[in-house]
Amino acid sequence: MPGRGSKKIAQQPTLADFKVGVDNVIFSVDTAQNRLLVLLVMRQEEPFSGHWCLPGTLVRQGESLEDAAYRILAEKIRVKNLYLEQLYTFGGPGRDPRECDGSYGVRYLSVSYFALVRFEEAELIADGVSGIAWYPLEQVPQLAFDHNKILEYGHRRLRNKLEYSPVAFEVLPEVFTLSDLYQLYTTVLGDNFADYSNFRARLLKLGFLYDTKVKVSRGAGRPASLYRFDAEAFAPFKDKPLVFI
Amino acid sequence: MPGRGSKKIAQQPTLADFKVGVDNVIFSVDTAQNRLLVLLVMRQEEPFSGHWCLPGTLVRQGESLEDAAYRILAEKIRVKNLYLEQLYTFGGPGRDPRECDGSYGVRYLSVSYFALVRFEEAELIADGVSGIAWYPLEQVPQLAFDHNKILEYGHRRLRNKLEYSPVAFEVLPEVFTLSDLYQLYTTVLGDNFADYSNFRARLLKLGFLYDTKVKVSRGAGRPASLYRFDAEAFAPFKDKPLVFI
DNA sequence: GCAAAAGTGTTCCTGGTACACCCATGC
DNA sequence: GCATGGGTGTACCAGGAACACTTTTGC
Repeated sequence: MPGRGSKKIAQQPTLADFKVGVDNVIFSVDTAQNRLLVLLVMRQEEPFSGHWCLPGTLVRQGESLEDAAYRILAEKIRVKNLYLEQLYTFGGPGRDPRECDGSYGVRYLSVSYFALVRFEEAELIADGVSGIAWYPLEQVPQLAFDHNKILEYGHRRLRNKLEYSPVAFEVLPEVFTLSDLYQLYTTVLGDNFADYSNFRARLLKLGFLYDTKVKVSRGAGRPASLYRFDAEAFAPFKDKPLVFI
Repeated sequence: MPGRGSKKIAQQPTLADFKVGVDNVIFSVDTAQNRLLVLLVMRQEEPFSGHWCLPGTLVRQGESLEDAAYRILAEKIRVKNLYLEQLYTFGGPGRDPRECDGSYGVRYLSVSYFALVRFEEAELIADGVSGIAWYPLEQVPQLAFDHNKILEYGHRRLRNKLEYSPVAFEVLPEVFTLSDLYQLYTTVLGDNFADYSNFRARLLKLGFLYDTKVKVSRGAGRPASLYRFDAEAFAPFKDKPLVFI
């Protein structure tokens, strides 16, 4: 950080001034239909007015990045449970058209966050004006800014996290069948992994899935047991390499 | 981004103005002494003048984040080979003392990058004024700003990456013995994993380590073969789950 | 010769894979 | 009854863990 407040003003390269935005990639899963969903909102202002985009906001004075991420989330949906982590920071010049017009030289930088919510518990807040909707991942349209890129990055993160951490239980309902769990993995990762019975056996042996003994019947077939993720029983596995495949 | 350029000026929350810094966590390994090293520089300006810190810079107009990361790196060391990836963005208010004094309301945000270089090939650029040095990780002092936190984050990333990706070959010399490789893993991860002979057998079976047949003798004991990482032979494993433990 | 470090091989056993098969429901 | 989906068990095999052993150097 050369020469801030110093006297040699000769050929100082000019620093860029930034506005910092936070954009959230919010995933959920519709267990009933086995669809991976992402939350999109319709932009009301220029640029890209009328285009869908990831829910985002600019960071306010005194607000931390994470606070900003929680704020947009709270503005858009009401949730009981929430998983949130920082994703990536996109900041090349020219990623936002506002950089050219109006305020000279201001750069727009986006710190993206990755969130998982439970579909059943997430209640979308429609303010009457702005559109907001869950989009199945394969049906996501062209988004504003570089949001398709951000979304893709988030999707990759989700796939990676599924394999080695218990994020699945953040998107599944409180109680779920082992089929639900297996379906979730196949819808997100494809079905190039262990078959259902092996998947089942492995997960149960680990011992952090609690069988509530409650049965649910969905159409034909034998009723399935509802299971609950037992965070306490999982604790020993925390930070240890663990493969869910 | 509510009401930019609109007419209702009433109670708009004020957006924060940011300067964006890039800080690099640059790791290397001294194979001879089996030490994990991190590059530190001595700050010459306030705040924290006279303190060690991670090499960093503020982003200039027209410069991408990654460009800035490469720029500081190039200012500090000359390298032939380089691995670089974004680490994390630290941006809470109050992380930089400059936020209070002088320019009102400006926030300082740090996008950190993670870099690996080869110790033998890395030539430190001493400009006569500023201190610059490789620090063994256990001897790192109190750093300026929140750089200890950033460093710790980078260290965690390094440990994770070692387990499932071939980053080891970015810090090892072009040719290395299998002991060197094993030592690297133990110095970074501890020795809670497979013993040398199993490690060795597993790695060799994968087939992307090319035996140059050249032998080196280091003191007593049988001379070791020098191996070379064969990126082509590794390609099929790219993006596949692969454990190096 | 002996110690030290590199390199090879062997045995044991866990844990993944691929199935076959039984169970409980709707119709 | 039969189709459907849930749940259990078994037989096989790859690959990891532990460890003994051989080879080649320095001294």
